[in-house]
Amino acid sequence: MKIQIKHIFDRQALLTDEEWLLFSSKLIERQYQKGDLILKQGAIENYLTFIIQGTARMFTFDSEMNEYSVSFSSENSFCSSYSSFISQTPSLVSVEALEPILAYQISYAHLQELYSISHTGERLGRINAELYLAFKEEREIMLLTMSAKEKYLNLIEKYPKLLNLVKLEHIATYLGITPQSLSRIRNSIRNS
Amino acid sequence: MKIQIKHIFDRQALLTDEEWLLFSSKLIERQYQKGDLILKQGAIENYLTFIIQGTARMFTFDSEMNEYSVSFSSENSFCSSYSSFISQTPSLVSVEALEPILAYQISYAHLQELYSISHTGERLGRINAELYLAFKEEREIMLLTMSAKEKYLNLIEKYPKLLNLVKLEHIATYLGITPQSLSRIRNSIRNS
DNA sequence: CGCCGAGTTGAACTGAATCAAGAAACGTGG
DNA sequence: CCACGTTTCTTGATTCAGTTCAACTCGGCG
Repeated sequence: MKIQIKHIFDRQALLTDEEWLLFSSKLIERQYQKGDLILKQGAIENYLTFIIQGTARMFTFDSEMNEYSVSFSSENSFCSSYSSFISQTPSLVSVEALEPILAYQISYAHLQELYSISHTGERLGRINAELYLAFKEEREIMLLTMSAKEKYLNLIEKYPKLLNLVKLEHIATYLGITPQSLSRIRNSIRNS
Repeated sequence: MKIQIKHIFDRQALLTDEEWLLFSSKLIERQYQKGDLILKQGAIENYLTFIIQGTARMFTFDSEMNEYSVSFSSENSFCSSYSSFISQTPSLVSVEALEPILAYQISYAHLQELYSISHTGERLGRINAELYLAFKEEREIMLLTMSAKEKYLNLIEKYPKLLNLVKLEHIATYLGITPQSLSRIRNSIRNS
């Protein structure tokens, strides 16, 4: 199963066999059940978690304890609180399993070790941070400039599969609106 | 002046003299006047720009051509469209000089060269991408979960100096609200 | 069947936008 | 150093997108 991770990396930068063995020897297999809390807001993220199968959701709360979805992860992507992990400070988000999850994790210390030893490992770290950053920048502009309807249309255009993965309630709070508003928006799209 | 950049890097990872010379030999000095457009939305960002002195603003537009501020940069920070630079795709934002700017730039090709040659260079790239990412993640949560007033209070608490650097109009659109709303919010804070 | 969670719909409310007009602050030239 | 125009900020009245609260529908499942 670890080979799945190697396939992803191979497209970004080629680790030597030695480097890969070092890295993969540090990977810990982990399973989560639906509803499991993978990381609790306020805790420090000690693992980078790569999902082989299943779906996870990151979420947080506003000052009145309303819940907001921050991001979703499924097969072949990471589901850690990246900013907590890299800065080793308390996480702003919680992470939960929406379905049973099979994943591999590497600890902060082990990853730093890889970064120190391997130029290519460092490069993979850089590339993945950059990719995630570009994604966040796009989301920032969406949140900043779009109306509720525009945000929804933009989302289903870019990530049509998301609708099958998560509840509408989660889609709504991911867009920063209430489930009721999303329902009305979907209704208005049907009648047009 | 380039030494200012070295001081920043030195806190993150130590380049050898050789590596630093290679890097610094690629730096181009640039000056901009107040109002200059440093990068136009839709263009591909070919330079990573480090500001020695002055202030820049990134901005974009919604579907009705209302302008929104995306970020601000001043001394000792970067003012490029990072996501356009790293992916070499059209920028979602424009960048303008709010004051006269003195800066150093390195081109995409030269930076990739440094990344290839130098493990430490690669590390600096990773660390800076990570720092920027953590910043964007915080902003994402602010935009997602806070009311106009909360966003403003949060901003002036975290970046009190920003009020002296940029116009209130820019603060407002950075928070995703109108200048009129910001004015009312500031008024309501005064009377409380 | 009957319950339960997810989604929808309705009516009233509200935070922020819009449109429009003033007041301050700012800079430039006489 | 003041007068004038321009830009920035504020204030008021109105409108509107999206929230809130509450009730209802639908589909799955014990």
